[in-house]
Amino acid sequence: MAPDSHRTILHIDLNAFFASVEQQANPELRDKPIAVIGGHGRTVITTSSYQARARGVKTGMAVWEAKRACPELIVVVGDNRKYQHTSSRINEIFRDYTPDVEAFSIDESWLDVTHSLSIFGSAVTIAHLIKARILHSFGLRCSIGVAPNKLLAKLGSDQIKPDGLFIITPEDMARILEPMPIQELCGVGKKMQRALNMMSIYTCGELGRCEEQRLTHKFGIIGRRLKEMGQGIDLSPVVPYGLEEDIKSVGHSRTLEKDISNLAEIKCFLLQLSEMVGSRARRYCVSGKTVHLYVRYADFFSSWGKQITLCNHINLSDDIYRAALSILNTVELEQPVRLLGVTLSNLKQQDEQLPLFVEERKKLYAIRAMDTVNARYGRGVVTFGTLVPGKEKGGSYVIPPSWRPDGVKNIDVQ
DNA sequence: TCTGGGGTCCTAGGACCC
DNA sequence: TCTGGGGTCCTAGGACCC
Repeated sequence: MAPDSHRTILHIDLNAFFASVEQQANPELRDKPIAVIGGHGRTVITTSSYQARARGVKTGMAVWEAKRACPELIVVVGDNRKYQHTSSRINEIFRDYTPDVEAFSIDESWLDVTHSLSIFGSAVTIAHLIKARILHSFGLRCSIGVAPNKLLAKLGSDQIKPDGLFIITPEDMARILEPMPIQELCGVGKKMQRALNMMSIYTCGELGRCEEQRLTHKFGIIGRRLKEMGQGIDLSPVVPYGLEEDIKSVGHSRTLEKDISNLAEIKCFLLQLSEMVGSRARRYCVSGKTVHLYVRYADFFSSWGKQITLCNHINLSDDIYRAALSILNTVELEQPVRLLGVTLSNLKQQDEQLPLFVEERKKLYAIRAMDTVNARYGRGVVTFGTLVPGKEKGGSYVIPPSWRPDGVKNIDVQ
């Protein structure tokens, strides 16, 4: 890995992405306070326009809460396929400037432009070209950070929003970091901030000067990394498409429209979640040995999770369902259930070997046919008899963190 | 009038084997 | 008969990111 001073990294953050896409798609929404929400009954604000943010609307708020803060708020149910499509096309623009593009999420990417500087002149030129093209083609604005590594590039793109450009050179790195609050660092959350503040560490300058031993004593192996972050050191490479590490788990959870205590209904949702997990695992060509069940109760605060590790790897929906059910059967539910989650982990790439027995083979062929039909006509067109029609609401195409603008991980878009 | 959903990584303790 | 240590796997829970 080249030393930091030899790399030039861009971090590009599409401002208020989902809300901005909606405002572009519908001119009536432009310059107005709008919020994008999920399609389910108990949803929260996913993203809001800057006009809404100025009125106190924040991501994660309940809809009623946001409307209390901003009565004129226009609420739009999100269309994730639209956002994924837009993001894919924007990432194509990025790749006109370097092949080394890493999508951090649907609206954030890193670009290593080290080897493109001789072609385009400078990182600032590239940043301006990208901004102009995204605005021209999509009407969207973005904030860009330019720095010697990913950590500082992301820090930079957060400094000026919307439509910002912030440059951190190796020379002025120390000056910028000295007064920078530690919570600006990607990786320092609320708890970590509080713990560091308790140690009288408030700024990156103070964090970088702190003795490593003090940090490792308090935070374990993260301690060393924290000191480096305070010093602005980050040697992690930009990992382009196709070279990412294999995914480690596949899961779905769902807050139910109403709290339920009826066991038959709970099992029905469990089967539905198992089918969602199974079909995605099969699309990824992975199978897993460990099934995890998560339950949140009606009071919101109490919850539990239990896992079971099997003798063999599975990815058929009813195998996942049976494992999840075996966990549920060991528990006496204390309250009505608010949320159910099923996750498959301990993954490996799937064998292509066909089962030995005819019945098993027939089952596999049936599952594959079902996956094919669902892939063509939309999830849930063909499903298990116990999944009552109408239970599965449309419009919820998930965007997992492993989402990529192209390639096998670009899932749930048919 | 309530508070989403998708992940990753780390830690700690227990079981088990050599 | 008692004692110790290292390694691996599993489970549960928490912090963090978008």
